[in-house]
Parts: sequence; structure tokens; C-alpha cells
Amino acid sequence: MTGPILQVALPSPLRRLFDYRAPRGVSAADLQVGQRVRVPFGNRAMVGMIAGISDHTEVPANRLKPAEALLDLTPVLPDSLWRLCLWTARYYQHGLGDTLSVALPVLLRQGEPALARQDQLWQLQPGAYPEHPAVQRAPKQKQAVQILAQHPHGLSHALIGQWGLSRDTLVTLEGKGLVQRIERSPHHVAEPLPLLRQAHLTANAEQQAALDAILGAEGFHTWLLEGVTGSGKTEVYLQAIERCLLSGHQALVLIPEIGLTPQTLSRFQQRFSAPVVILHSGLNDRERLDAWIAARDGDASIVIGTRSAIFTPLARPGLIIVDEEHDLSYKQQDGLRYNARDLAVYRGHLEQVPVILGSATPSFESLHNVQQGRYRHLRLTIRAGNAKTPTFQCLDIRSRPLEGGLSRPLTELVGEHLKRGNQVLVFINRRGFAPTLMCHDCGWIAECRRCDARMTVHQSPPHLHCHHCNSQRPLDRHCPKCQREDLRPLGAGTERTEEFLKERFAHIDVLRIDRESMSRKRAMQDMMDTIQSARPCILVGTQMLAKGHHFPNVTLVAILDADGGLFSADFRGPERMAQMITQVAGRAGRAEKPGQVIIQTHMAEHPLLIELTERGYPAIAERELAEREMAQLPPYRFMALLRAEANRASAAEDFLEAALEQAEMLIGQHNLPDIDLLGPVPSPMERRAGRHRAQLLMQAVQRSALHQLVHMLLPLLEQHPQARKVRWSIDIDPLDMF
DNA sequence: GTTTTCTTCAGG
DNA sequence: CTGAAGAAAACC
Repeated sequence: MTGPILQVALPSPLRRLFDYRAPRGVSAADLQVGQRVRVPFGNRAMVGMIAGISDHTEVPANRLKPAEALLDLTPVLPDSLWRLCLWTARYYQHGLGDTLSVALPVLLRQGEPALARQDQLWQLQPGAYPEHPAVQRAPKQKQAVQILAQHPHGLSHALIGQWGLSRDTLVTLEGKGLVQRIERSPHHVAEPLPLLRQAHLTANAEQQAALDAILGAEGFHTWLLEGVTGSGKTEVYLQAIERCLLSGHQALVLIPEIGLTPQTLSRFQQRFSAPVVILHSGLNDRERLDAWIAARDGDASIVIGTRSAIFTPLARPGLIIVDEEHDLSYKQQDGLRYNARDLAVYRGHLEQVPVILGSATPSFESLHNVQQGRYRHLRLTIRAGNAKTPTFQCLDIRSRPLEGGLSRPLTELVGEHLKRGNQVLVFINRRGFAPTLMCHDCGWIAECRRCDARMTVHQSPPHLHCHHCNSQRPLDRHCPKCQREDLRPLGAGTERTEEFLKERFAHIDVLRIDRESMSRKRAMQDMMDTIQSARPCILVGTQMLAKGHHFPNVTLVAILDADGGLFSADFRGPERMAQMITQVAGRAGRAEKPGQVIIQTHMAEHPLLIELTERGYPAIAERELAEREMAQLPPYRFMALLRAEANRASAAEDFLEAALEQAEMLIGQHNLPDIDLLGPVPSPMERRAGRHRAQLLMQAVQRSALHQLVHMLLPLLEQHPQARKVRWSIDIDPLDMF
């Protein structure tokens, strides 16, 4: 008689479960899938999750160990979230244990109880009042009674301090029987709050039509809410959430990483008095766990968070919103390479709740899903306050000199807009001073020693910086090759453009917005203050500018270099370019002032640019999707990318060569239809951070065939002798090929 | 992935 | 024979 065998998922990269006997003293009736157990693993203890309970095992009895302890009385995750995790592990071909450890808050991974922290609150006893004889000779105590009288639901320790009271005072009062302690979770709502703090705005006809469609449908549907900037997507979200809360359910809202704009968040908090939890990177482990538990137990009505928030359990799920669904930050780029937007759709299906994907520039995948009838399309085309759509113009810069990245006509135009008292936004997707440092005598170029890339010149402070591996080195005056003293920065980044504009428009504020300049804590707020002041100013920045913020007084948007997207090696280059230009352009012309968008390019006749400027994003999408179909690319084909990297030059390719052989064998053995194996080839940037990288692309007509192939291939690769010499990973539905 | 165990080989 | 380094195996 061995008792039940626990199949435990452990936070390890190994893609399998480990069998244990039940902890001593724990009977079969106490055990459930989804509970956490502490188990001995090798020479240390680990926290894992019971993924299965069986009555037999292949592991010989002498190797089978008992688990040390059962950590939960009931499963930590609701059933729907457990199933979401199982599906995620299967779909992204990742170990279940590792998947679960991505999904769970850190403290739960470490074995903390999955219970809400109990705050101690001080509360007045029923018979206590400030004139009570017992406190007349104790002013501090009297004051405490007065303050507590104003807080019938109790005051927490932290707040007591803010009122200038000490713990001792309250303990004394407790002794006198005037005050009691109560335990309560910090998110617990004592009594139902009024839902709305602020009445909702009146929806326009389009918004109302979208809301009617969403709210009129039963159960699970995916809605693609395509709304041009300023058309009021957020108001649609808010009113959909309102209905969700009114029916007693909770809403989950995903936002992109950098789009954690205080503006959007405060709109949620201003509108609803219902409890909102925000899962952001600033939370410590304890705060994160508390928020997670508040969501799971139904104490939080609205949960807002970035990518990983898709794994937040909800007691009463009612609605999932993915804002800026096209944003790449929804895709995790290492480890478990999941796409939170796609998981949101699957989760909606599991929990039978509507999913709203919102964007001004929907991803081509989502538009394709609309065409396929999987998603329903809702459009918002009217900008608030009748703001006009900006006019687009390409500015041919062939053989024109550039200063700080700007051509002469553009600089003049900037001057005109400033003279009229307006603000100008200059978009340049390159940080630093210049992307290249070159010796004017011998042609030497500063390259990174660990990557196949050029070093970027930075000026404040002066140094060379590789944006791919973060290595830095000082800026020499002499060329290391010919020793002469004529090193010149080539091209322009944000620093150089900022410098040029400051010099050219000496009396005007020039604000640089990029990762460096925003690292200061109040930097963003200072910038917003200047912008709100409506004084003429110039904003110079990277794509940080394109996300979330509204600049009502900007009338000119200048895009310094649009050509990158036109001849990118990545087939998604044009999609990215069109999204970026459209998003940046959307920052302008919000008020009565019409906006003007100038795109500097060497390829003014390029059909893509012409289409984008004359007919806009939807036209580009239609055209590009047709091209993708012809070229048999996603979303018309399904991709899985096997990457490998190694210190030795050929190790990665050797491994992938072996993988290719295995894959070909499996395709033959199992008659898997319509799969192309492309490669192995060196990655577009072959060497990065000192490691040589290569990739094998697998592409298929049917997702299921590709899935089968990868599913059978990975166990073979794990055992392969060459696998030890490389780091490898599988990326299902890869979004970039680097 | 990390840790433990095995293998090999130079050196004494 | 010993010790070090590197490869292989185990991790339940």
C-alpha cells in the first residue's frame, strides 16, 4: 500500500512532472489538483503545484520521496485560471511548472499562505464617546476617541500614525474598554459603495452603437474596437465596465507597459468608487500578492495591469479589455514567450465573458481575425470636439543637407508653427547623439566588441554605448586605426536633434523625451507641466512620445526618418511603420487647431508612404494583408521559431542542423502536411553580447500540424547531446525575428 | 536550470 | 595514486 502519488509541477525548466508520495499525515481526501506542496528536490526544498494525483508511478520506490508539506487547504487558483495555465503551457510548449511560476505572484511561489493579509484596525466600542469620564484627564486619549468617532469602519495602524496618535494610547484605551481591534483584509469592502463617483459622459452615436453591440451580446465574443486617436475608446471601456460592475462582476483591463499613463489610470479611479487594484512594476511582493488575492476573492472590482496581469484570477469575471492591443509589449520576449492579448481571448472563451481589443492601429492579425469572422469589428471614426484629422505630407530629403536630422524646409516650418504660438513634436526613433562614429580620414567605424552592431555616440556624458548589450566605452579623440584626430558622429539621435533645435530656437523650450531623459523621477511630470502650459515649445523624442499622452497644443508633428520600416528585413516592418506614424500623428490637432504631419523620407514615391498619407491606416492594412497572403506569411501561415545561441561560432547552427534533421524525420513519420522548415540561418544580428545566434523557422498552413511537430520535437531536442552546448528556446507565433 | 557523479588525463 | 577539469547524468 503506497497511498496516492502526487504528480508535481516544479519551477524548473525541465518539461516534466515529478512524482512524490503524499506528505506524512495527509490523507488522500485532503489532496486536490492545484494545491501547493513543499517537496525535497535534489538537495533543497522547492514549492510546486499538484498537477495530478495517481495511484501508480514509474519511479522506483526507493527513489520516491514524500512531499514535506501540503501548503493549501484548497487549490490556489480558480478552475478557469488553472485551465488557462495548462493551455498556456501546452500552446507555448513550455514546462507547466515554469508556466505556473510565471502566473503566480512571487510570494505564492515561495510558499506564503494564499490569504489576504489581515490589517489590524482600531475601532471605537459602542459605548465610547469623547466626553466619556475615563478620558477627561488624558488629552491624547480624548483626541484618539474623537478621531475614531469619525471613522466608524476603523483606522489602520498606518493611518493612526498620520493622525498623530501612538499605539500605546490605543492600547490603553483598549484596556479601558473604549476601543477594540478588528482584523480585516486591506481590500475588504465593508459595505457596498456607490458605483459611480462621476456620472458617465454622453456617448456619441458611434460609441453608443459599439456599447449596444457589446452589451447586447451574451457570453463570449471578441470585439475589435478600432478607434482613431481621440475618438473616445476609453469612454466605451468605462461604460462597458460600468455595466459589468452593475451586474456584480469584475473587469480586467490590460494596458501596455509604457502606456502606464497616469492619465488613463486616474480616469478609472475618478469614474468609479468601486475598488480598483493596479498591478504595476512599482509594487513590492507583498502589495502584489494582496492585490492578486483581492482580485481572486472578489474584493477588487476592477483590475488594471500590464502583460502578466492576464494571469490574475477573478472571483466573478465579467469583462476583459486589452487596450492598445497592437502593442508589442504584450508579447513576453524571453522564457515563457506568451502573448497576453491572445491569452486574453482564450481566457474570455474559458470564462465565457466578452473581450474588447482596442486600438487606433489594430494589429494585422486582429484585422485578419475580423475577416475570418472570429472577431467582430467596431469602429470609432469621429474625434472628440470635432478635431480634424491632421494632413499628411511627405518631404523628400534626397540630396538635402540635414542639420540635427532636420532638412532646411522642415526647420523653417517648425519656426512658423512656433511663431504662431503653437507646439511642435519631433519624432526620431533613435536614442543618443548619433548612431555611428566614423573616422573621416580612414573610414574606421566604432563597433561593439560583443555584437555585430555599431556603437551609438552619447554626449551627456560623452561615451560610446551599444544599445544591444549595454556595453559602454569612453569616447577617444584619436582614431584607433590611423591615430588621426578626426572622428565624426554620423546621423542624428534625440540628443543631437535636441542640441540643434536648442541652438536654432534659442528662446524656446526644447524638451527631450526618451528613456535616458525620463529616468529621473519627476521628469515626466515636469514635461507634462510645460506642455499643459500651452507655451510654444518643441518636444523631441522616441516612441515614448507615441504612447498614451495627449498634446492638445501640438500643431506640427515631424517624423524625421520613416525609411527604416520600408526596407526592413522583417516582414512586419511596414505594419510597425504604419502603426508608429499613425500613433505619433494622432498626438496632434486635438483641439480646434488643425494638425500637420510631415514625414521626412528618401523614398517619397514609395507606394506604402503614398497609401498611408493619402488613404490612412486601414488602406495600408488591407494592402499589406493581401501581400502577406500572396507571400504565404502570417497571419495566413503559422510560425514557430527555434532559436539557439552559443559561445562557439558554429555550435548554435550545428544544433539547429540536428533539429532540422529530427523535424524532417518527424514530418515524414507522421505525415504532417504543409510544413516548411527554413534554415538554420544566422540570426539577423548574428553576434550579440558575445554569443553567436542562429534560428530555424518552422512555418505551416495548419496550426495543429505545426503544434504536433513542435510537441514531438522538443523532447528529442532536450535529450540531444548537442543541446547542452547551446542555449535554445522555442517561440510560438514569434513577433520579431531577432 | 543546478548539483552531483563519472571519466579522463597530466603529473608525481 | 591524486587532483583538476570537463562531460554526463540526475533531479521524483
